[in-house]
Amino acid sequence: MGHRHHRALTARLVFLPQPLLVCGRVSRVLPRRGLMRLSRYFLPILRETPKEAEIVSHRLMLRAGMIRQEAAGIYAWLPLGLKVLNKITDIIREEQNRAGAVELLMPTIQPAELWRESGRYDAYGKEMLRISDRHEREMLFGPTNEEMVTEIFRAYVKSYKDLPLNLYHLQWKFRDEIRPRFGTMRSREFLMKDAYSFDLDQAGARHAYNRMFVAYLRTFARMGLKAIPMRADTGPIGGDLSHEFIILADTGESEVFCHQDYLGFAVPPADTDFEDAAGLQGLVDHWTSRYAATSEMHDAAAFEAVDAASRVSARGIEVGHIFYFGTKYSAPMGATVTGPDGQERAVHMGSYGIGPSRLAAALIEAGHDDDGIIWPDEIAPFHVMLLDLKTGDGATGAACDTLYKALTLRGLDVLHDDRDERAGAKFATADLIGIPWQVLVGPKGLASGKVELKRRATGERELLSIEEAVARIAG
RNA sequence: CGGGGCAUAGCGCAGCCCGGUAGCGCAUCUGCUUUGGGAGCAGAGGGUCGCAGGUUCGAAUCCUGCUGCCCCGACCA
Repeated sequence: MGHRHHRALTARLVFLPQPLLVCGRVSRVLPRRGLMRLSRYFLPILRETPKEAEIVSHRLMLRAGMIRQEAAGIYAWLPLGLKVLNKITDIIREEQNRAGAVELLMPTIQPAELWRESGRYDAYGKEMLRISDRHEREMLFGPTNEEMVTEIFRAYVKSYKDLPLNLYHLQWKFRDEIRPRFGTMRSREFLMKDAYSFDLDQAGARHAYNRMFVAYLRTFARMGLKAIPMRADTGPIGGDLSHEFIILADTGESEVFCHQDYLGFAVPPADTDFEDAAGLQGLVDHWTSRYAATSEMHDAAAFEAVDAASRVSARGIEVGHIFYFGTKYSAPMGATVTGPDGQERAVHMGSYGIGPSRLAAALIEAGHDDDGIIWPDEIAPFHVMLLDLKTGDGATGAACDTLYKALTLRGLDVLHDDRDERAGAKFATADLIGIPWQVLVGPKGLASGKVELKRRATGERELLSIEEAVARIAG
């Protein structure tokens, strides 16, 4: 291992950006951005809808140049789509970290051996993509990571003093669905945040479960979504520790029933104490106090007991799923710790999933109109789009440059449409890709020193000076 | 995996029934005119008609097989 390698590595490190701070808008945005001129960007928008796309999110993701299908249920994420995916994972990471989970990264390819230990290698069926390497060793493309994370845990953790522990990662998974559909909503390859908790006993596991429960409430709320926890089937383990987080969307895949009150429940604040077991339990109790069920778990009689005015029956999309499964993997795989009493025992585990690639589609299902996508501010690939309505005019270009500098200095992500296109085409593009703020810079307005600020979600427009527009957007 | 459908230019489609050497709109390129809600005119480029066989003087078109993709259902984050 040479000297040479070492030196090359050092030289390269010099050019790496400073480590990003975890919090704050500016630190997240600044190091990544170059000058975003649409004429130099890669945004292959489609004017017509490809015929294979059935649901609105799939149509819009293709039209907005976010994704490209490479095979059934397998997609390339183009620049705009990737920016959205990254915004989603940024929020997920912040909330996982806040709740005390620790990030690592496990591989996509796993040895079959691990899955034989848990007994799932044969049980999983054809959904698992099985492959073999050049030595004919049986491998698989991971559909989930319980086995592997349990293997990692058992290799190092031996004492109850190291608990509780929650390890998570964001990694691509593959499930060879019989029938992938709905674009990235139900793809074969998909990104998943999966967290795994390890505790000494069931009480500890419940606290771990509650931490994730509250983290999920915050995560989805930050994305502008109303996610409602609904009791899910716990399978052979039983108990009440499994919830699906469902967002309501008219075009949702499944029918859901819940109490109106959920739509108004307060989301736990950022300074929630995740170590306070009793406090968390109170929050979870509150958020499970009303009726809420997917069609599989629906109890018509119980729903009828809710007063008629408060009954909400709607369509929903599952965006997260958490569950406790006890010693299902730790016992067969020998993931044990020694307790305070000197006894060795299998740890109690839970797992907690969110699908960011599915969320990207779900967010569009929940936010769009006839003209295109309507991104929530926290998720939008760019915060602001500058529309130079007369490129080559000089004055409009100069005004756009001024706006660009002022907005980026305030930590905002700006896309400048400097293409040599007519105004109408720029309006259509901006509406299609759903940037929350549009600044229309045209000769008419500039004549009186004004630009027009348009809010994508509401269509509201205001004539403002450049300074006023910047102030309004930066809020 | 069962049932149905599609495959012709980057995208959307026509042509196929009735075989004769490929067309329309949008997009792309050039020029001129236009310029606040996907502009107009003129011109240009771009296709092994999914793949492989077969029938025929001749196949996008008829026949056989294969592959890919989509939709409905069962399954799933």
